[in-house]
Parts: sequence; C-alpha cells; structure tokens
Amino acid sequence: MAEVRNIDTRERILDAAERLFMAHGYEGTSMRQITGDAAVNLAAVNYHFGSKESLMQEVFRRRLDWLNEERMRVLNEMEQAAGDNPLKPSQIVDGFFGTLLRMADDKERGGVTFLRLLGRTLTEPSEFIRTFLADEYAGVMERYKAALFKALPDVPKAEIVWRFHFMLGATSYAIAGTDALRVVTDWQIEASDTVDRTDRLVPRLMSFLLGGLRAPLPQFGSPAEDADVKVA
Amino acid sequence: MAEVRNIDTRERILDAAERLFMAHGYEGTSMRQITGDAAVNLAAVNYHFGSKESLMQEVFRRRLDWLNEERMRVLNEMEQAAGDNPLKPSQIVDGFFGTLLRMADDKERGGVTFLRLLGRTLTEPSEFIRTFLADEYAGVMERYKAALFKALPDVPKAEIVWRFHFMLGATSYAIAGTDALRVVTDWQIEASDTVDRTDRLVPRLMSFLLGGLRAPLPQFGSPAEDADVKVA
DNA sequence: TTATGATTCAAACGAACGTATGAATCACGA
DNA sequence: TCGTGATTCATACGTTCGTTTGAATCATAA
Repeated sequence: MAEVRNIDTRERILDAAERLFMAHGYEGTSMRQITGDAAVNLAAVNYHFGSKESLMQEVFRRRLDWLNEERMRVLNEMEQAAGDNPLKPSQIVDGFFGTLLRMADDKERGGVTFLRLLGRTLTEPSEFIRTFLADEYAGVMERYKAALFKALPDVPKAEIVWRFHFMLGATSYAIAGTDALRVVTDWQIEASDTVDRTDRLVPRLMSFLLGGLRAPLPQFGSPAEDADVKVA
Repeated sequence: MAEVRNIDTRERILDAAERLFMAHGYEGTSMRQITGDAAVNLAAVNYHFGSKESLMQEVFRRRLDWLNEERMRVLNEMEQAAGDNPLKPSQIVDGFFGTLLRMADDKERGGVTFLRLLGRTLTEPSEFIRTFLADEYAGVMERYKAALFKALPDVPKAEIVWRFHFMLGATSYAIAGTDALRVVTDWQIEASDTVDRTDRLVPRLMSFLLGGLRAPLPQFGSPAEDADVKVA
C-alpha cells in the first residue's frame, strides 16, 4: 500500500480546510478553494473523506479527540488529588477552558487557527455541525458539570448550568477573535504584538469567567442589583 | 405612486430574510428561499434592495438604528441625572445589554428572531457584515466605553475594554440560543416553557456580566487565583 | 380615460457549487 | 519484472446560485 502519499494528502487537505473554514465559514468555503490551497486534485476530498460534511467532521475530530481526552485526564487527576473534597471552581474552570486556551500555543494541535474555527462554529447554524459537536462533547460536558455541582453545593444546579453556558459564550467569542464591533482596537490598548495579546488573553479571560461564575445570584423580577465595585 | 404594495413587499422580504438568515446563516440562505417564504417574485429582492448583501444590511439597519438610538438616549438620560458623578457599572451594563435583551419581548422590533440573528452574526466570517456592523456600532460603542472608563477610574482601560469584549461574547452566545454543546438541557433545568426561560435569562445573564466586569484583576504570569466562593 | 412611472412577473443568464467517472499513474509484494 | 491495489488526475454531470432582462400589470395624476 502507498500509505505515504495518502497521509500527506489527507493532512494537507485537513490543514487547508481548517484554515479556510476558519476564515470563510463552512458554507462560504468551496471544495475548489480547499483542494486548490492544499495543492491536491479536486476529487481528493471525496476520495479520502467521502463528502464535504465528512471533511468538516474530520477537521474537528482531529483536534477535539485530543482536547476532550486531555480535559478528562486533567479532571481525573485533580479529583484523585482532592480525594473526597470538592474541587475549587477555579480548578474546574481552568481544566475546561484553560486546557482549551492553551491549545493556542500548540501549533501541532492547530493553534489559534483551530481555536478561532471552533469559536465561530459554536454559533454556526448548520444542524449537522451542532449535532456532531454535541456528540463529541457529551461525555466531557457531563463530567465537568458534575464537578461544578459538587464544588458549588449551595448554588442551584440551574444557575451553574446557565453560567457554564455564559462562560462558553464569552470564551468562544474571545477565541473566535472576530470582534465584529471593534470593541478592542489595538491603538487604544497598548503597543503589543499578537503574541503578547494571546499571552495576556488567557489570564484576562479566566478572571472574567471566574468573576461571572461567582457572581451573586440573580434576583428574579427586580432590576439589576448594585453592590459597589471593588477591583484590584 | 403605488407605495402600498411597495412597502408591503419590502417588509415581507425583510421579515423572511431575518427569519431565514437566523435559521441558516447568510451563505446558507438563498434568494429563492427568501422570496418563496415572503411569497414575492424572485426579482423583487434585487429590485427593492439591489443585492443580497444590501438586503442583509437592511435587515440589520431596520433594527439596529432604533436599538443604538435607544442606547444613546438611555445613556444620556442616566448621565444627566447623575450630574458630575460617574454612573454605576450596573447602570451602564443595563443600558447597553439590558436595552438589547429587552428587545426579546418586543415583537415589533424583531423579538428573539432578530436577537438570535444578531448573536450569530457577531461571529460570522463574512467581511462585509463585520465592516457594516462596526460602522453601525461605532458611535454608541465609544460612548459606552467612555462611560465605563469614568465609572471605573481605578481599572486600567485595557482591562475594561477586554471585559466589554467578553461581556459581548457571553451575551451574543446567550441570545444566539444555539447551545451547540447542549450545556443547557431542558429536562435537567426545570419544567418551564420558552417564555419563562426568556424571562429568567435576562437577570441571570446580567448577574454574570456584572460579576465578570467586577472580577479581581488578572495576575499576569501566575495561574488562576482563588478566593473562596461566596454566592447567594 | 389616458398617460406615466412604479412594481411585478416569468424566464433566462453565466458562473460556481458538490459530486461522480474512468483512465492514468504510482508504490510495492511476489 | 510484473501484477495489483491504492491513489491521482482531467473532465464532466446535474443542480443551484445571484442577478438580469423585457414585457405585463398595477396605481395614480392629468
């Protein structure tokens, strides 16, 4: 068997697809763009992956399998070290979101390209993508939710789940890096290159997520409460 | 002039486009779907709006013009009432995000359909949409950032802007309502219909946003800090 | 009633889409 | 060295895309 060319072609297609899906979305990327960028024949995608949908799934599976296994490994490790004690919320948040965000520096695992693709795809309308992602994430999701329930026994489970949802939103938007409304404009932040911004993004986001997770519970039916703000 | 049919057709197209762009995305929606749903001739879109891109812009302009004017009005009102005193962060957050979220109940202004479309579009890859949104939002964005700077004089402006960005992400994901990873599964939350969930979403999200905005500042270079969690 | 400009309509345009086909080319075991 | 299965290739299929066209139809002012 000629495995060498095979693998080479597959990987080149996956890399190009990852990059282009990130830049133009699933519907906005054509097979001809992908095969052109990958410098392979047009028919190669259908030969190796079967269809455009299957290609998209493989683009995610290649990265998510490792990510979610790593998340499981980290959580197991932390729970074993803690014994019967509940974990700290910050540990859980770091296990889930920190593990994800640290992929940004790991070019072997897609780096920022994959992170941005993932962030954008989480709000993608296509049904088959949502179904696929939900299946990929189901196990790890349950484990982390359970850990949060145990870590925050006094908080209603409904609140925890919602806040998990909000954390996911803040993170996915942050890693998508689109900034459609141009909230963050470089020249008013600081003179810093992209590398630096990635470096500082993680602690910034983690602080925000933890602050949101630990916020006072909402008072339903009344307007937003206001304790005075203390920072730093 | 036959203004009646004109306006009728325009509105029906805009309504159908809003609904379909929300459900299938910009690239995933065809002119034939839109005109079919609106029960108008295929050529009507190009006659009334010029192109698919212009239609998309008009779908947003119809809602965003009012939203951003309302945001401006609310902010002006609060600032006049406060005189020289800075506003409370919760007031600013409510002015920006609360005004947005309250559109959910306003069917005259698109309701949840438009909110979900907006949420999904904020991570949309298409360049022309991002450029358009950035222009639409530029003014109101500057005003609210300035208000936050004044309200939180001790927090570095860079941090405020980043947290604004994170708040935007959490909100856009929440209103997109996609929940790709199925974090929030109805049967484990509470027996409640959709109306109730919209009702409770707002205070829940506002608590989360304020908690994130007021979180302790990040310690760069060190792992996530951990004050013990106090809720309720 | 007739003239006029706005709107609607059926039909077609060329381009791009995802996919399929069958021959050519390759690597490699016998 | 030859045969075989895996892979690559050029090409074409049928469909759908956004847009355009020119005639038909409408509402209104003169």
